[in-house]
Amino acid sequence: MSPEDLLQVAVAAYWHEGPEVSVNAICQRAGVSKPSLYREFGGEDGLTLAALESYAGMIQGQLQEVLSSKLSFAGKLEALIAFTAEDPRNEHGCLFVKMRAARQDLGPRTQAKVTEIEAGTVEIYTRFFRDGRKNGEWPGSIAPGFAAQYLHAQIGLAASQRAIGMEAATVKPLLQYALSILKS
Amino acid sequence: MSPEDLLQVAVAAYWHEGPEVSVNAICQRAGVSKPSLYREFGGEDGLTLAALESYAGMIQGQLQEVLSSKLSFAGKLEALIAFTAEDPRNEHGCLFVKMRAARQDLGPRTQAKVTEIEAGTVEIYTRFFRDGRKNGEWPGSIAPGFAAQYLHAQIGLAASQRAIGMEAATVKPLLQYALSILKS
DNA sequence: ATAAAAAAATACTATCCGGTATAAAATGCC
DNA sequence: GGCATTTTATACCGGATAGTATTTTTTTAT
Repeated sequence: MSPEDLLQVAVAAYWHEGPEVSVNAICQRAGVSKPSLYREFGGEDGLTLAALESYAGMIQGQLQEVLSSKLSFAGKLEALIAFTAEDPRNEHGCLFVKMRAARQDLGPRTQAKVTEIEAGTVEIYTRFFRDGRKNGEWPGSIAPGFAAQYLHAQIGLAASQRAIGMEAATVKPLLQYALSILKS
Repeated sequence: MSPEDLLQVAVAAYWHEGPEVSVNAICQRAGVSKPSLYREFGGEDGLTLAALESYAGMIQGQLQEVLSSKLSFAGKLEALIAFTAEDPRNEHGCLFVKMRAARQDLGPRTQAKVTEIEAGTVEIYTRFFRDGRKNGEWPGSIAPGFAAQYLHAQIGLAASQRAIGMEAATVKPLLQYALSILKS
């Protein structure tokens, strides 16, 4: 099994089960020896870091895709809601949210990456609201930075809810309700 | 150190650091031998269960106190917000929220208690909204059960935010914003 | 084909975990 | 005081953890 496959096994394991999955277990599932993993990633911190970077690249790509689409402001929000609450890929939650919750158990490089990704995501949301305000699509009076923090928190909440087994049919209305306030 | 003190040490440890704190560490901090702990609580599941029950009794007592007070509907909501976001006792988050997030690592009895407490809390919130509707203090059109789920989720979110180090001054406006929708 | 280099598998270290058996100390009882 | 009981402390068990040293296999180069 190639190194890229190993990384994908790690991403799936951390994504579905959280960062407390052992490197032993990941080696076993990937059919890769421990020395190979350590040569490739340096250690547990390197592996969790690589998995987080891979996941974040994927997710932020999808996010940019939605936010730079031709959809209206409200349409983009709705697409975000649908992706978070209904996409089968998010059935077990969000790798980033799980790592952030267990931040103190992570290595220093992975911890730093968590902070960096969080700031980057909020920045993306902030631009979304600034643009919406500029285009007149977002009539709200609250600050774009605050709205971005709120949106980020609510999406993380929905991811946590899916991670603890809440049905998509339960999560989606709650998220829609929480974000409905952003339209007014 | 007496058994009650041991329980309070366990509550504080699980509350501030999460349920992955080892029984070894709790014994050491409490100055109690492992056999004593096992005689008193039977095992890790018994200890986490006792800590969760103690914590839940405390919190649900405070909750009932607020919700059965003479405050108005909006005043009760505001008191709930202030307690969740600002009380220094919640500086490290909420024991229940942490145990719920790590549910799969807990013993069967503690897991069952988590489910039970969740249902009980949502029930308390549901009564709060039903009464508010009946008294004409809550003009909203959404179902009390849905509002209860929403309130429960938002309070848990705020607790998680405090647990990962967010300032009370950041958490409170976000929670106020999320719950402002319940007034309309 | 053979020698050199790289990769991999196995086995190991030291440490921690939850849980317990055993031995030592302290207590109660008469 | 001396015996019995209970509580304590220490040491241990089996298993899992992150990480590594060693040996075996495979590949590569000449």
